[in-house]
Amino acid sequence: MLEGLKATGLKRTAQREAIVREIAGDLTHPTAQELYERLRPSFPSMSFATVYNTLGALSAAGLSRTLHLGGAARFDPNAAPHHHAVCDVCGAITDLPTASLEADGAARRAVEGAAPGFSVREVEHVYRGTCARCEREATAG
Amino acid sequence: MLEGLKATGLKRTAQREAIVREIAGDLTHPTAQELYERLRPSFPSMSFATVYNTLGALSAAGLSRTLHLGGAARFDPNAAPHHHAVCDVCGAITDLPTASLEADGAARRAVEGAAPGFSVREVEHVYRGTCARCEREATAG
DNA sequence: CTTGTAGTTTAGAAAGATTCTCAGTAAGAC
DNA sequence: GTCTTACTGAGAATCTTTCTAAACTACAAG
Repeated sequence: MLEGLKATGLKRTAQREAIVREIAGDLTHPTAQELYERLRPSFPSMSFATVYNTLGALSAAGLSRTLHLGGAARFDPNAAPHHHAVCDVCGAITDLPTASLEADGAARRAVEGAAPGFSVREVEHVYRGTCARCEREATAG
Repeated sequence: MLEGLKATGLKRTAQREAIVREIAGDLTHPTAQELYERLRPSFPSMSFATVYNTLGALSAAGLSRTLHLGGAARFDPNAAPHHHAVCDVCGAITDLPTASLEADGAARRAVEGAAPGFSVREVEHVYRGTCARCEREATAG
């Protein structure tokens, strides 16, 4: 991820290294607030703006993604195409592999039918519902 | 939509009638701000909280939907399952029919594979890219 | 190594979106 | 018509995100 930053002409700073280290491999899709608080102990002088700037730069460079699921934005270090399941109860966000090729083809045909000439850059699927654990607790309790 | 409100035990007020009249059939997916400004001339005393309350009540009753696409929330009077194409350039949001049954089945299998036991309540697809008009202008200009 | 420059960081202000509080008001039931 | 309960209005409060201006520093060039 850091190498990618360099490749796009961005400077490698200590703050960026810390942010990248913090989100790389993090599957919890943290908010800017959460990252800021995690980084504060080792980087007490870091500004909120730096967190946003860095995450914005990473997204713009295609090295991470920004998710808008309601409430605060969430950051996803996985730049490869994939989708998300969001639990209504506990808020957990689970990564999903992309749908099959057939599904993708069907989706693109749907776009072409309703919005002719629309050029798709990114496809984002969100499945909202109840995760297995919350479902079990709701049934039990 | 108003009848639906009644059916869920919510009161029918003049403000709600005005808001429902304003969004029903509106395909532009307005923000709370936009609705508030449209309603102000005929309803100068209406509060912002009332706009949010009403839209929240409509969503909770399943009579409309709230979209989180980045920036302010947008409101969609179409409660039937459908998806959205968002233009990166002009921001226009186009409704899309739901994908085919096969695509839907493939998507659900993908959820079951990666998040076993997750119970899907709502599926939301967002296609980001460039709409036909902006694509044309980018090529020409 | 020294220097120049352009991109970064910081702190705080500012802007924007949404929710909350609470007193006053009105819908709908009886 | 009265009563209860839910709704509305106004503004404050909260939360998220962006902006500003000055100080700083990574990196390339000399």
